[in-house]
Amino acid sequence: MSPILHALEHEQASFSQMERKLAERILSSPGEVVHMGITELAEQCGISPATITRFCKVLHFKGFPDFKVKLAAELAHSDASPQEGGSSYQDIVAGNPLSVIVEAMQANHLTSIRDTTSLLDLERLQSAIDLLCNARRVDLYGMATSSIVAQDFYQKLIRIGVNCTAFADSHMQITSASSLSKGDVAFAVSYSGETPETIDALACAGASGASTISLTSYGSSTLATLAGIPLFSSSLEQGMRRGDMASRIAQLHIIDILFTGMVSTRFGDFIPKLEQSYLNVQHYRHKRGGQS
Amino acid sequence: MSPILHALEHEQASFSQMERKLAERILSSPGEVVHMGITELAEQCGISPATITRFCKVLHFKGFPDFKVKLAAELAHSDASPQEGGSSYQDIVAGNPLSVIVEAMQANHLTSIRDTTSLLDLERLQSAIDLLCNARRVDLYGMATSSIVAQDFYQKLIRIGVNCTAFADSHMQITSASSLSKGDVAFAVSYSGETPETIDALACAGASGASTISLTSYGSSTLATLAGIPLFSSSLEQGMRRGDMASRIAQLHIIDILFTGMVSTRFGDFIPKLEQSYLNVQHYRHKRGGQS
DNA sequence: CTGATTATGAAAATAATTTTCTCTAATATA
DNA sequence: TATATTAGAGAAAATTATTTTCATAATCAG
Repeated sequence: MSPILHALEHEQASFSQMERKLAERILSSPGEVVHMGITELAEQCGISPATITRFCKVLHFKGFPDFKVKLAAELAHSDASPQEGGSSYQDIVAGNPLSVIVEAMQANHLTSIRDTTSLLDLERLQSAIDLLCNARRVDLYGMATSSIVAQDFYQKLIRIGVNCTAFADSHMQITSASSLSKGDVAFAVSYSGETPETIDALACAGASGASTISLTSYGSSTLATLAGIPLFSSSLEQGMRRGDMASRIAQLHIIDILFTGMVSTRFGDFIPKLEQSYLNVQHYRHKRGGQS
Repeated sequence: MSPILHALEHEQASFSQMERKLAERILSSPGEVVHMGITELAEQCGISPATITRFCKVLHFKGFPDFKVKLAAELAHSDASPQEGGSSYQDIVAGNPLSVIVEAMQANHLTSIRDTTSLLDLERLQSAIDLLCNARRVDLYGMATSSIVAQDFYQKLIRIGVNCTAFADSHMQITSASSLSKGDVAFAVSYSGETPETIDALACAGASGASTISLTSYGSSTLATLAGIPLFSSSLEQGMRRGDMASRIAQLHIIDILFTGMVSTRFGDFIPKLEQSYLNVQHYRHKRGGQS
């Protein structure tokens, strides 16, 4: 914890009553205090602005604004590395003030990315990259939330000229899976690893001779068991209420790594295509006269 | 480097002469500026305080003090993460070993989420949440990469019974935008803030009487200027080669905060719907006999 | 060259902060 | 017990900082 907050907490003994009220308010959500005026803060604590100024001076700041700036800096430091408690997924409940939600969300997402990274098996990842780089055709499967992840990958892959498709329609998934063969890759995304439609599609693709990759939350699941190369994101959320928010971020994180790995592996082939696709979009835009 | 400093450096083209003097002074030693008053800074730059206030507004801060607090937070970030791969955003080049890519990607995504969080303006965010909670209808606009973000929000909103649509087709966007009216909300996502189709759609929605919200990378952009409530993600990537990876993560981070904020605001209404949607999907699955 | 637009600073208005002064209540002392 | 003393608090005045308004100068398009 930052020195300022630490001091507020541990030097309460030397504070007066009003000062204690103030210290508690600041500790309860320092992130808000940083954006408040002295009057607003005074009202919330039921004390006078004068007391706040005096308190800041006692703490050796030049005044209240100086205190705010220093506190802001320290807050940024402290949440830059929430080492306390390692994986700390916060639950979000009714009527939480926005500042709490923001902090919790940040903590969840940061933890999720860190955990996912530490779960990675580089060799396996490399095999997946190699398969994808050399695939004749790539099929991406995913339902609901996971279809977002699949589509994201799709958008990246087509930019580097990989022949691929992303289906959200389960019939289309099966149809496409049946037509795959050796040298093709099927890539299935599912948070739980138990989505029946996605399982079916990957099973079908495997039966047709394609290589199979899964991306699920960590743990044993039908989909991961089925896949030739199972990849995992971190899994600590409870699912339902949270809408799988952190897991989706973590899965996209893996997609980014896969994609970047592919580009890095075949730099010469892929980068020109990537640039060309960018330039073409720009060019098209310049040509546009007005609306439409 | 922090998004704010980055913007100051790279958007010099759009600044006026006086603004440029100011930007240079800030860049030359941001750590000092953070502890100055507006008058002092004005003198040092040889410009008037009024110009500084105006400049802060252009950059979407509430005023000079707000700018100082946000800048202080970001400065703290930048020298807070020395271990995680040096200066924040890493470029990814040919033939990097996978381990380097993984580390760089993690550093990028972590930095992106942190920076985005520290740029947030809670009041503005709350206004956006209030608008969305009470909207009669919500339109989501976004092209290409940004359509992923829009669709993600769409999937969340329909789960809590919000009447909304996400269009990727630009004609449909305009068509829908024209039919909006007071009490409706248009929400536009664009990494650059300069996507013509998205700008047109939001402008049209605004003209029709709808409230408008934008989600772009930090910096002044047409879309952000146009929007009633501009929201920002951190922006440090160079775009083209990287495929806007970190920015997309940051934007989803904001979507998660918005959504969670909505649920928290109207817990009683929304949670039952969220649970019902989950249970219905489960129920449907149990009924399934075999495959597709 | 003219009119319109934009950029800028001076100064007025407003808001925020700090200081001063006063009052209160607690403690010590006769 | 009564009174002096003092630290803590707030009200209000003073100061300072910021923002807005308005007038002017510079720039640009026609």
